[in-house]
Amino acid sequence: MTASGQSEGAAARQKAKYHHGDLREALIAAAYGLVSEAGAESFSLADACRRAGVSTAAPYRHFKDREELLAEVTARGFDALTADTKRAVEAQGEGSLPAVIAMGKAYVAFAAGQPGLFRLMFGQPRLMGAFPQVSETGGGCFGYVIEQVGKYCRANGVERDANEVAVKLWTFVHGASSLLIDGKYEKVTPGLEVEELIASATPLLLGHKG
Amino acid sequence: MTASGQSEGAAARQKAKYHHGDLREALIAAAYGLVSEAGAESFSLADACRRAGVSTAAPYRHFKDREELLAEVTARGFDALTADTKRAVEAQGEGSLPAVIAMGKAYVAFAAGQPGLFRLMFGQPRLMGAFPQVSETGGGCFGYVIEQVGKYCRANGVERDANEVAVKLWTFVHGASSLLIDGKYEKVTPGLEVEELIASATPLLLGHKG
DNA sequence: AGAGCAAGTTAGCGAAGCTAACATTCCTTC
DNA sequence: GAAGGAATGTTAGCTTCGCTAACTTGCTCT
Repeated sequence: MTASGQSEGAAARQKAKYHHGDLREALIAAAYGLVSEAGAESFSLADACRRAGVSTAAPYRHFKDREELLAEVTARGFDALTADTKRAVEAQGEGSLPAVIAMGKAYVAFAAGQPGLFRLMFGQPRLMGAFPQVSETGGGCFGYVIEQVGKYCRANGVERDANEVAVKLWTFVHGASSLLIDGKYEKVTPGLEVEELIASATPLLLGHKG
Repeated sequence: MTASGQSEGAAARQKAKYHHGDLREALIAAAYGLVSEAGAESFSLADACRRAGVSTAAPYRHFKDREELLAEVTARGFDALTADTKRAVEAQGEGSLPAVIAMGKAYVAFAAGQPGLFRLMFGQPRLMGAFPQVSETGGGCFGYVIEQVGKYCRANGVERDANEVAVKLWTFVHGASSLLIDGKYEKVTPGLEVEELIASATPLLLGHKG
């Protein structure tokens, strides 16, 4: 029936078995890759099945429907974004201005690197509302941003409400990410360097002198 | 060449007829409504056909495919956004700070009022690249924003490069719109008033003192 | 009036999401 | 260690959708 590619040497030990082993994770990985590459619009469950080497009915043993799989991908995306952001902050030292700027740049870099995934993570309010893992991981991501801005404010005597400042920064960085990956900047300001945009806007939004 | 250049004779006869009269416009209107109501994700050409009272093959006399119809909807969306923005500016008087703030509020209000349409207009870079009417109307919209910020800067002695300032404001306002309609603010800052956010961030980005 | 074209129609293909019914393997329990 | 149920695959098939082909209708223009 299934032509098992047993000529793979060591990997051949992974015999072509009826049961996949961990199809759930394999499907999430396949979907994550497909969404990152081509976006959620054109993503099809059938594609993910082909990539995982199973029939198109198999996913329904692990996910209620297409949306539930995408919700899991979304949650993983938020985890990845949070991890990127943390790495950027820690490389600069918590509570410093460079850390805040690096955080913004990491956010933009994530969006630019995987625009399809980024659009899935935002742009799908239904997922947020319906799946707890999405709202949890998403909330964790924004929560981290707010926490870091709070640290900066306290450490540097910024008198504004830290929460308010954080929301402003997040808003700006998110806008930059969206406009960048949607190609809107290109039309209007062809030579724009987004990293520089972040670096120059951050102090303004922190309330420093222009 | 616009198709509406013909005389009113044919369209005036509203009898139950084989030929629709102006199916192209009817389909655009139906699609505009459906996208505004439910988003482009769940939009189907078949739905638009039902709403227009016509078979599912009929659209192909007027549009190459589903995307071409959505591109037209996108262009209309940009026209509407530009119109809203202009109205807001003119109500406050060009070149004033209230005008700049009103412009931002109008942008956010447009997004909040028709989130599905807003997401279609942004979030679909393919449409921008492939259809001239999209990149024209889109460019016109952003161009207007930049022009208005330029007027403010010149009128009020803001020394920064007006283009740079405009991009910052646009970025912020766009980010606020996106996060708002995607429900992200709700999770993190439940009591947030977006209008106030715009009003307080605008002076900062214009380089005024915090 | 009749030719020709514009703009509708029905029919049907292939792909997708999803469900139902069947098949195989895993795992517990005697 | 075999029996059998639970888990997890499969195939078959339904419906919807995007799109095309081939046909039909009726408007327009000499």
